[in-house]
Amino acid sequence: MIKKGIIFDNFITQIIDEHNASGRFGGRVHTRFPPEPNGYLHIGHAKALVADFAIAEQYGGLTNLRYDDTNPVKEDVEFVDAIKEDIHWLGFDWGDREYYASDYFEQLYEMALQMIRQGQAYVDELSGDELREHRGTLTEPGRNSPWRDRPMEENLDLFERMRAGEFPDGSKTLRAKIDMSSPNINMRDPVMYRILHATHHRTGDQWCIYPMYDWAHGQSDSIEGITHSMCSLEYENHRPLYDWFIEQLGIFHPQQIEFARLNITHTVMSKRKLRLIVEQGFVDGWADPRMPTLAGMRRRGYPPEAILEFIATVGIAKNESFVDIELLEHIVRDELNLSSKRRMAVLQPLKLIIDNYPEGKTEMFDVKDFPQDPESMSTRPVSFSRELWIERDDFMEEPVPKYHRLSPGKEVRLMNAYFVRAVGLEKGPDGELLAVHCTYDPETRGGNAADGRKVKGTIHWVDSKTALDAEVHLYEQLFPDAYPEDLPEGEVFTQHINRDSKLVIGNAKLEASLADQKPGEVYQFVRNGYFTPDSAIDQDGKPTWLRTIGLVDTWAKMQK
RNA sequence: UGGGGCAUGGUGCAAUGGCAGCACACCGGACUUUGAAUCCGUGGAUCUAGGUUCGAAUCCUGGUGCCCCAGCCA
Repeated sequence: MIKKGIIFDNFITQIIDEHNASGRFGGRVHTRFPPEPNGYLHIGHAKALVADFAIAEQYGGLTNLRYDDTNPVKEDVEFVDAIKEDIHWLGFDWGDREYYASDYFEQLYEMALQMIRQGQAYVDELSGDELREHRGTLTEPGRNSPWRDRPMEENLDLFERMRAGEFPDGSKTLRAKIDMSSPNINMRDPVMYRILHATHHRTGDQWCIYPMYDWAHGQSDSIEGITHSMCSLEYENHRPLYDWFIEQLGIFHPQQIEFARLNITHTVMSKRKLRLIVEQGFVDGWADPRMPTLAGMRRRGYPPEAILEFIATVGIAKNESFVDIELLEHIVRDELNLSSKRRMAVLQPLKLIIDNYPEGKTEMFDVKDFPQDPESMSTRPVSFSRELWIERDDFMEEPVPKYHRLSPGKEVRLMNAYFVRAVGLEKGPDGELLAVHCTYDPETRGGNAADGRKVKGTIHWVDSKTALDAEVHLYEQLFPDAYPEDLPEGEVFTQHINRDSKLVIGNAKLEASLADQKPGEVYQFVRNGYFTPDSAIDQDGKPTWLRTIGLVDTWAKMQK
């Protein structure tokens, strides 16, 4: 299933190697990928996903899919399904090991009972504000709750009645009895259960108490026999608690390992913010091509191999870093450059009329699909006649220095066809350019001159007789103007959304062979970048295309 | 200012006491039926101050900078 074997050699594999050497887990490697089903997976999740699946695979181990669904008010089945699709798209599979933290609610409840019996958990009646106030600050220790030393029997009774639904939301919590003066705030009697009369997407109304992350995660790992539980750096402070619960319970003890999450320039990695964008209608859902979600990238035609390669290139370490999005785009282009078929497509059409080419004549050229690959024999027929479309910026009436394309009196090659020389212009009443007239040299058929003369420029074209009209969407990823991490949430954040990110080109001309494009396939439009057909059809019945990614434009750079 | 982490070219990642290397970006050149790609090449880094050592990015000590933690979120 996995398309590319990535071999990791990093601090995580070193830890695993040490475990294997010491025999701590009997040579077993079993990881889990634990998303919360409260949104779509984005490129940032791909790092954790690859770390969990690829590293386990590297050791011949297994990876479970486990939904961390302990907060019913934020979660939904829509996301459960979308997450599965994205994992499969990247080429990973969890077999029959699809689990949910909610599967363990009963076991976790029993474990909580055990903690109470061991005198290590108590029912607290402090309000939210009081609890915060008792917790202390970063520099001052907390104070014990007045309910902390309740008798064990009373705790048992109260906790059972919490489950039975006798108390309103927020009125009571179950807390671990650890140390209110710990320098690690997570150890200051953390909440294990809160009362929440909410309908859960899987357990319905069966429960009205829900476990907190810290109480659920480690035990879920333990129940599943997870050996290496990878998570992001912010959980380092939680590891002592993760270990403490498991030690007190006396159950199988997995190893939590933390690494830095992925940051990419010009890319929002906050699920909260992405949700805001979706909910406020700035985009067309989570799979909108402007979104940094895996679904959005898939729709744009990013190959999954490129994402895997990107994660492997970026590496997994504890350094917090900002990766330049140029690297991702480079890898996408690199992958697509080999796999995508070349096509000629004109985005901004300008009529080119060949004065000395017979009216009514059409000839066919067999054009290579992979001109870079000498082995490939794959071709498609392309028609050529007297009137063609060329790119508007492939002609300049008054050329600037070093302009190699068409200009009055100058000869260029029509790609795969003939040399032509511009001989005249057709202009409208306001002086706007309507068409360019040229003459062709019949001795240059196929694009090479019999006399060996060379031309500096080669331009692409589309036969006007057979051209397809298409609508082309040049989506840009959102927020190119700011690092979203710097922007606070809400109003200020949404003001920075790039509203021009959905440029539509309505009258593009495509070569006829693109009529039978395959959905999901990416084509390289000569000099315009990579494009993929979108499933949407516009009102005129014209096919629509999305730009996957642009080409590096050295000409634009020269102009600067 | 309590606790936990992290510091290597512009960016990201290696080097685990022995010549600081790779990729992207940048710059220069060659080639080209995509001004793309490809190929060749240049420049540029160990946060800081001491110490140990024949030898330190690596070990020790002090300092500095950045990130995380005070949800009944995960």
